[in-house]
Amino acid sequence: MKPSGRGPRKSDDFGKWFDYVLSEAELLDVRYGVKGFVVYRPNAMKIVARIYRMLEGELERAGHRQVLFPVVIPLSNMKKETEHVKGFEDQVFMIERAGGEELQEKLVLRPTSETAVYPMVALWVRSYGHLPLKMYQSVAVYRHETKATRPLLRGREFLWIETHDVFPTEKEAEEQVLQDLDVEKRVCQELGLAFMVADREPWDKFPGAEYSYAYDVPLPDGHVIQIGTTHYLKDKFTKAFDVSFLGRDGKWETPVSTCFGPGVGRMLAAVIATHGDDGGLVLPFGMAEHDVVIVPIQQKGQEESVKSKCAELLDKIGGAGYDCALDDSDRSPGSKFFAWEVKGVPLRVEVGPKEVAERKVTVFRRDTRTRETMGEEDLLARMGELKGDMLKTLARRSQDLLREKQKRATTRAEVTDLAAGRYIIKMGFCGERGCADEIRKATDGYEVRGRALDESAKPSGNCAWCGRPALRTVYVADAY
RNA sequence: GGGGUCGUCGUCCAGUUUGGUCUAGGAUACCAGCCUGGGGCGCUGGCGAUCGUGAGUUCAAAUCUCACCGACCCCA
Repeated sequence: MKPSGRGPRKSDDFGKWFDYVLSEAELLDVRYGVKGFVVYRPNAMKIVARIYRMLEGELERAGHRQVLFPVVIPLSNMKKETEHVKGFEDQVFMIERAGGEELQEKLVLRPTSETAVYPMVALWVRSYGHLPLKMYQSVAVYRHETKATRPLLRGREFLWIETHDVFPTEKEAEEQVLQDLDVEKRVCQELGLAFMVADREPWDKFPGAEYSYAYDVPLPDGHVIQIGTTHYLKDKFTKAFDVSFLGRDGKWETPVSTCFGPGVGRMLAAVIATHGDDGGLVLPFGMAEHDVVIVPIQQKGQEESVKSKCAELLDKIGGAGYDCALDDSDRSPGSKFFAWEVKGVPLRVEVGPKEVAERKVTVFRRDTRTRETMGEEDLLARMGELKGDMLKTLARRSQDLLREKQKRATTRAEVTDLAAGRYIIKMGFCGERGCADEIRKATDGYEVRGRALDESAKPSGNCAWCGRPALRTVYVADAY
């Protein structure tokens, strides 16, 4: 086996590698011509649809129901929650004209849907019997990003799910926040992705939120990518939009709410970036263009026997429930190997005269790029094992990456050293925004991502940067 | 918001400085045929660009001027 790929190497230039994979695996086309907007091709949509199904399934099981709100929000709605509108006012797309005339009521393309949802919630919720109200929608949202846009990582249109949950009590709402985290965890497990959870710093919260949890996946180049957030909104939005309900005791109360926004495009990016290698995409079963591709190795005079063996295997593997394809195009076997590998197809079955003669098959697995030969009768059983094995391998690698990338710092010098080495830093933090700003300037963009949820709430030491007593242990990383 | 760079076949790039050789060249991709076939093989032929858009200067514009559009980079 030759190590391969003639594109950029993942370890040398991650950015180039990422763009190369997006185009070579036919995931995205970036030539649409509008900054921040891309075309998702079938190979990307297969993964996107899968991620959507997994998330939707988990949310349904957790008691959510699907809704669809309009993409336009009246500007006056937006303005009802002032903190919120301030957070988004510079980055909304606005429709000011329609039908050849200036609109009386300007319409905003949703940057997120709280201000679309809550006016309706106010109509729907009248009594405690209407609560909890748990909804989600699977949609695209629009934000006019001013920072450099990158395909999948930062776009002006991006795909996500947003939940909007309303509860009678704070306790239930805060439990929901943890349940959301659980949903993200389970889906990421299926995707083989490890992530860390940060309780965002006060100045970094979702506009209007009481507190926000962010889920960050580490990438091989040392950056982190935020794949989702959950926000405890307390009564900010329910109050602003006059939502109230009659309690059992006959008194009007204001409910509290949460929202959860797993970023589907970002999760796709994380899958690509985490699992991929120099040969392109590496995907678990169920996400690539096919699960298995059969590649015939022809030799003069033996075409027929190889051909019929391939057809037989196609039937057998397809019949066992795998998405199996036979690549009988007349390209050379080598070029087929590369083409299917770059697309991340988990298994390849190679069938040549040798296999036919010995009644064996050669199976190549994408995650380790190794081959094994087995008797035909063992094929299906072995494939079943490989399916689980390969996901485990990917998950372990992601887990290892998360561990390797995290280092602890206790002094200013350690912080700058670790940042220079592209590590994710864990450190005691004083909680001052000015301190975080200094760190960003001194480290070329490292951000305090928030309190590390896997650490005890009260650290004993001092802020690694300024030496004042630390209020919490935080993650510091460079985020896409 | 401020500064800069750049727009040429699907993609990447040459040509622009010094206008005429450009009927715009190459590589790659794509299509057809042959050959091959256990890791992107080879050969032959083919398709493919109103040179971002518009206006101007000129006998003559990919090349010079202006405006616009778009993309990219840096700084706040």
